[in-house]
Amino acid sequence: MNQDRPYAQTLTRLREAGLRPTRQRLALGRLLFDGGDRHVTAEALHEEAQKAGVSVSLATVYNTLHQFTEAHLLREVVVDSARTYFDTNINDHHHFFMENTGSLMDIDGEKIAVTGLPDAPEGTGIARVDVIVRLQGAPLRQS
Amino acid sequence: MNQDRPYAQTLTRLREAGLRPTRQRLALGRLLFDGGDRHVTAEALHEEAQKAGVSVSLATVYNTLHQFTEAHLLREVVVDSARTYFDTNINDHHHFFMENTGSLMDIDGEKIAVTGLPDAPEGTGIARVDVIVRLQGAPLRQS
DNA sequence: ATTCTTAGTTAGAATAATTCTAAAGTGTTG
DNA sequence: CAACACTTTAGAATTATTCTAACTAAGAAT
Repeated sequence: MNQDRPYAQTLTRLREAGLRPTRQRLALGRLLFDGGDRHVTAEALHEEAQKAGVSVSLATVYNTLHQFTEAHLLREVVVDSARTYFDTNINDHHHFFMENTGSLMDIDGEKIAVTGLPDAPEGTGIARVDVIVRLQGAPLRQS
Repeated sequence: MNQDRPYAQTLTRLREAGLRPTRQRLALGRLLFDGGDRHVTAEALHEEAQKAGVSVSLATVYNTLHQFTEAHLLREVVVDSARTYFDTNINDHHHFFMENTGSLMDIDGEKIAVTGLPDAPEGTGIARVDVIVRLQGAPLRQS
């Protein structure tokens, strides 16, 4: 879906989001969106950028992740009170969370159904329903 | 279910959990377990204790909340990456989360059904399934 | 009851993730 | 290419939480 045209994809996304395509944003966008779905923390993405030879400050990584989230290019996943994860999969889906390794795996939203939800309290509306399946035990490997 | 015998309830719970019934733990236990189900943060419980004239350090509040959680007298709820909530309701249930006010409301676990969950990855087991319904808009009032 | 032992409490320092600030840099527009 | 608004950045600041090391209190033993 987005393996061809390395930069063009990200560039277009940024334009559409009204974000200037700066060196930093393009590089982070590439790391995030090239290849399959990913779950990253700011710290991890920062390291990854460094290793890829892209010089970006941690503050910029945070800024960018939040801007991308506002622009709906990313989604924030709250599973761990210690760190914040950002997910490149913005489709309807849920998560497995490996409590021991701190890693996430997507669960297709089509597969899961949540039934019996009460109505949202008066004056409020449902913004999103998150299902988190917390796992224990030694897993294999994944993003 | 636990409105009578102010201290006895908590005292018994502590004993069963192998925790010495200290002044601090009794007081916090009373604040937590007398009355209906509650959702508290360490900071909030600390303030509440102060106001109730109980002198407890914030460190002790943290310690106690974690010990109670280990003893299954409380449950930790992860909904917000900024703060950690503890829930006095340890039955099977889920949550509405008011994003604007940061407050939680229980959803009875009997009402909700999550179907279509894939098997847990090899070598792992499901520890828990959390459903969080994120709400937007001005709510009324609740714990 | 008094002493001993061990668990519990505490103030304050330490940590860690994240945000802020103010200054310097860079896209974009005319 | 000049002007300006938007970005980036280093480093300080903030915030929730944990740690440390000394003090205190509970329960057991005497």
